Amino acid sequence: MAVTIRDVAKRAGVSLGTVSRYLNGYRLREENRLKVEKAIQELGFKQNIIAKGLKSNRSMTIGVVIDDFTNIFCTSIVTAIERTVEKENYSIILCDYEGDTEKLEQKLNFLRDRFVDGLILFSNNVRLSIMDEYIRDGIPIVIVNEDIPGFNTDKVLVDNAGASFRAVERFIHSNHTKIAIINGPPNSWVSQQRFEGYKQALEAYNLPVESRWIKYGNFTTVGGYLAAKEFFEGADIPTALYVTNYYMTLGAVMAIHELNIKVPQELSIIGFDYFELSDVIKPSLTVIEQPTSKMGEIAGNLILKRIKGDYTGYPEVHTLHTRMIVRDSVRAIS
Amino acid sequence: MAVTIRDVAKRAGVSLGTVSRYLNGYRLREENRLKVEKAIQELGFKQNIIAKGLKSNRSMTIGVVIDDFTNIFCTSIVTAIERTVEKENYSIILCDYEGDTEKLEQKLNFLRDRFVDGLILFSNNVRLSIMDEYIRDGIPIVIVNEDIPGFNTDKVLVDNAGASFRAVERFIHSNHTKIAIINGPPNSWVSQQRFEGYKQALEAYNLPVESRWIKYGNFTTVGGYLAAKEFFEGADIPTALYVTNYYMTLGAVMAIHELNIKVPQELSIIGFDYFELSDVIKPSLTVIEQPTSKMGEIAGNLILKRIKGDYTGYPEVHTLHTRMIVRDSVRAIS
DNA sequence: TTGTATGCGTTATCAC
DNA sequence: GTGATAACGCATACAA
Repeated sequence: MAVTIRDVAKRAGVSLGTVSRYLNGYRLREENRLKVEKAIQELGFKQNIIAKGLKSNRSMTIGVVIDDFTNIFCTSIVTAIERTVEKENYSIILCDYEGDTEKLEQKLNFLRDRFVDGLILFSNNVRLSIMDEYIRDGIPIVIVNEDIPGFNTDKVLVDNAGASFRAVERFIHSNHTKIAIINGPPNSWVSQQRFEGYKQALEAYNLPVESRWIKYGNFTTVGGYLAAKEFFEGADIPTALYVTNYYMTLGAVMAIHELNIKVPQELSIIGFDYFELSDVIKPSLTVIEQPTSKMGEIAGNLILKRIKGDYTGYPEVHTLHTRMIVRDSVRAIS
Repeated sequence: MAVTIRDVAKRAGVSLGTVSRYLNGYRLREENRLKVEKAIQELGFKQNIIAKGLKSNRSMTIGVVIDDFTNIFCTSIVTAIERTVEKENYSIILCDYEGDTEKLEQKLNFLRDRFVDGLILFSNNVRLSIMDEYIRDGIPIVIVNEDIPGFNTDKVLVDNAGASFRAVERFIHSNHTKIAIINGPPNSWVSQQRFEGYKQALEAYNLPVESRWIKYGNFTTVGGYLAAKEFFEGADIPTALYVTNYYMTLGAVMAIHELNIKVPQELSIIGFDYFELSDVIKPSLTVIEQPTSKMGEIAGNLILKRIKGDYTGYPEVHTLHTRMIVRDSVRAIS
């Protein structure tokens, strides 16, 4: 039914092997090259990537596992990964595990059954034994965003602690002392690092780290909303608020609007990754921007490099820097 | 390297064919079945899905093309699709085309080169000639959400006009006459249908359809924000606002909060798909909820059915109903 | 029921 | 350089 390399050979009057060699970039006698090209044109031949995979043990697919399809931070990176790997004709099989460790491991097995040539993993919440099976089969792994500290492989991370430090420092330079943080879940490496930066900044300026200024929003919009509400319901109110991811920032802003708190007059705020509304809402928020495109590009190129068998510099750990986009939500107090 | 069916056969002391048949659910003599199962266990054998695909002409993958990885409405459906098809051991290759028709067609070709067994398409913006190639190759197509009216295939749609009608009717029953709509791009079938319902409702109650109450937000948060701003900047202000998707609703709410407009005292509002904040923001919004899980499930089962060669009822067009979740954002005026 | 042999579309290893 | 041929891992028609 589909036209094969054999059909092309017949049409071109050469052998099957010659066509195969042509397709794989070997040199042919000029005359044959033209005949083969002509035949391919006329027959509309396309290589069968599956058959190719059978021989070469390559599926030309890369498994990408993220927490949740609906997480815009992850999917932004995935967009860049896809753009990068498709250039070399790889496609990605994207899976989410909805925060369920059980499901995550099931997906990792699933991907292995499909002979993915590489794995890009957004998670720190996985048993190393499964990863070892990948290693054993020689399938390269790149970890993105969330680190698994004990696990030795290529990683594309963000300088979370540094980002937090600079955010909090900015508040301190503006004379704030009641600096609250809405952080992600404590078992997340990212959360831990972001908290670490918060703590280090306070300590660097001899300010106390007080539990009343620390709340957890589970990296969700609802969580951020509720945490912000709690902060402003009591008598003891922070003057500065640092929110450590996009969804919680969204939720916190909703809460603040609803409570009719003036930003930055009554509250200074620094958020994270304010994708869609960046330049639109008033007052425009000062946010920490993560280089999602770059992360995806690096992760994509890294996995391609390893798939090709190039293990120079292994393990590469890229720690990318964030950028603070200064807008109008931070005010100096007296 | 990997353990093959041949290894299993040798270990079990049966022929390769016997093992193959076992794997494909044929009956074996009890004694042989046990031997084969034992061998599979001991060797940790796993079928090579790629080799299998070469024979059966099945890739066990389904191509899913959405507009944008970061669109939560689409990804919610995709989550359900994936959950459905993975039960039958299919995986999905998810592509986005970022609103670029050129890129969309490129992706469709890409997926065809990978021998996807089926295609699930979220778009109305594609040349039929490409689809015809799928048809010709016998690859089933299911269209989700956006309809391509001239194109005859299985579809999973939403009763957009009906949803709009009931939303606007609700406003009318509450004595509103200045009913504004923030709609998506006019070239989208979904937009057209949602506008149609808006129009029909007004006409049904002998109210005029006025262009001053119609704005376009391009289905984006920023678009919704800007459109809402425009509505409330002039002297001529609507008393009711209907926003036709999630992102625009988010943006509109931001604008409304920022302008300090009281809901529902000064403005009644009905939005769409208020995923994350549904029960959280105050006043809680009355929204139209689309059955994303169900859409994904139906689309997944439909494509599986067609892949199996079951073309009963073709073409099936499922038009699902939305649900209005009534909360506190609509108020009757005198 | 089972074993044998052939083929799926491609790559790779031979001689030539 | 090129052509013939044997794999890759599996499914299946056929004979037994």
